[in-house]
Amino acid sequence: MIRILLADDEHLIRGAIAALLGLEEDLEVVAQAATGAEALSLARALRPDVAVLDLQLPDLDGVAVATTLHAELPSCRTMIVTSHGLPGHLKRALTGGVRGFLAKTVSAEVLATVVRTVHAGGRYVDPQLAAEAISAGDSPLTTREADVLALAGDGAPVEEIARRAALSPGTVRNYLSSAVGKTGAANRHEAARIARSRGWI
Amino acid sequence: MIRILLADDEHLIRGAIAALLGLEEDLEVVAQAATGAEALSLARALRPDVAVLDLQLPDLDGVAVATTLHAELPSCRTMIVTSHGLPGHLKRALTGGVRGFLAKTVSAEVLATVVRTVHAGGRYVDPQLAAEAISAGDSPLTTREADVLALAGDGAPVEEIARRAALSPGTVRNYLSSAVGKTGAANRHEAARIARSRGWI
DNA sequence: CCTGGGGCCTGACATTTGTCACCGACCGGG
DNA sequence: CCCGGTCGGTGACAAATGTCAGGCCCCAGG
Repeated sequence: MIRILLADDEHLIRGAIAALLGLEEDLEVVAQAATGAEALSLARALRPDVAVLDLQLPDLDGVAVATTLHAELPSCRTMIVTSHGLPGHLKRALTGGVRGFLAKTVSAEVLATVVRTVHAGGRYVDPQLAAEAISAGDSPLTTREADVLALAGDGAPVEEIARRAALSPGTVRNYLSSAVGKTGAANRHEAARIARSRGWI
Repeated sequence: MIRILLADDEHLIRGAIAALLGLEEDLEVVAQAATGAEALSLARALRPDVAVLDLQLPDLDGVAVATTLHAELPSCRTMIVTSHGLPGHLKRALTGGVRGFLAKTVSAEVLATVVRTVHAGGRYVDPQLAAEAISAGDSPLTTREADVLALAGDGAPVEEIARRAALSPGTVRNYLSSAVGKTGAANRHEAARIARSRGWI
């Protein structure tokens, strides 16, 4: 019997997936969490075999939870299930020790199969997400460029970005200009959108 | 027995919710659709009692499907289930004849209860979403302002907005300026974010 | 050692933007 | 009929932004 921890902030979804997994002979959902912190404390207490984590959780995100679990409880395999698969997340997840990564568009049978695969020590990555990640490639942005672009993301003026990043306004503009060039965008707002869609920020 | 049509683009979620609803004695999921168009054609063919629609579908959105169903099949009650509840959607949904509106954070029992309520001719709106909708209030934007702001949303320069809206660049700037004032934003990008978060665009 | 690249900054310049005043056309209600 | 509101537009000006050249530190690698 494979003991599963399930984390998802949407009660309906969490309950529904738990019900589906519970139908399988060899799977048992032993805990359900609505937040990242809750998932961690439940995992420490119950030591499940596999943790199935939603990418978006109210506090920590799924990858952060997985990374912590990987360090603290190596015996607990982790996998991520997500609605919106951004290439950057996949990369972060894999380096964080996640063994399974799939979209919520898959069927329940696939989910169950992947749980078994991961439990047995295997890996599984949704082929479509993998393809997107590969085609998106590595981020061409330097650390600072990514920082500044992230701060520019919500439409703040240069002055405020400069204050929040503890930089001079001129420097901020230089980084933004560079980032705009690298993303092929027409302005920083479009650049921020592109970078976000690629998971670079 | 209440016959249900279920529409959600995420296979895993759709299947899971169907399984949960199927556990209820008096509920039966007679059809599942992944797109709005599919939902419409299935509804026409099977004439379900209640249509449970996700707000985000690949083609038409849930509200559009509900509006069409309300006109074509008045006997089929509609309800919306959603992850991201924006006030504007709720308003659009209610004027489109939707009788139930709830977030995916509710439990399965609530969902089942609401299905029964809606089937019996009642209405149900998630209290939290309702509160948000009321506090967000009506859109202060005129039609054109909303149009232009929507086009500005993805960071396009004024020139392009003007072309896409078939307006003069000066007029576009006037509308944007007005919209920025009404939203209390510092620039159009922030204004677009605010308007989107309120469901005004 | 010294050279190159990244981080950080300045200054100058053209372009884009936000803001304001003001104009004309149309439509609906008092 | 006139008034107010929305739509569409022009012109002008100030502010923000994008772009470029260049300068200063620091550190790693040849």
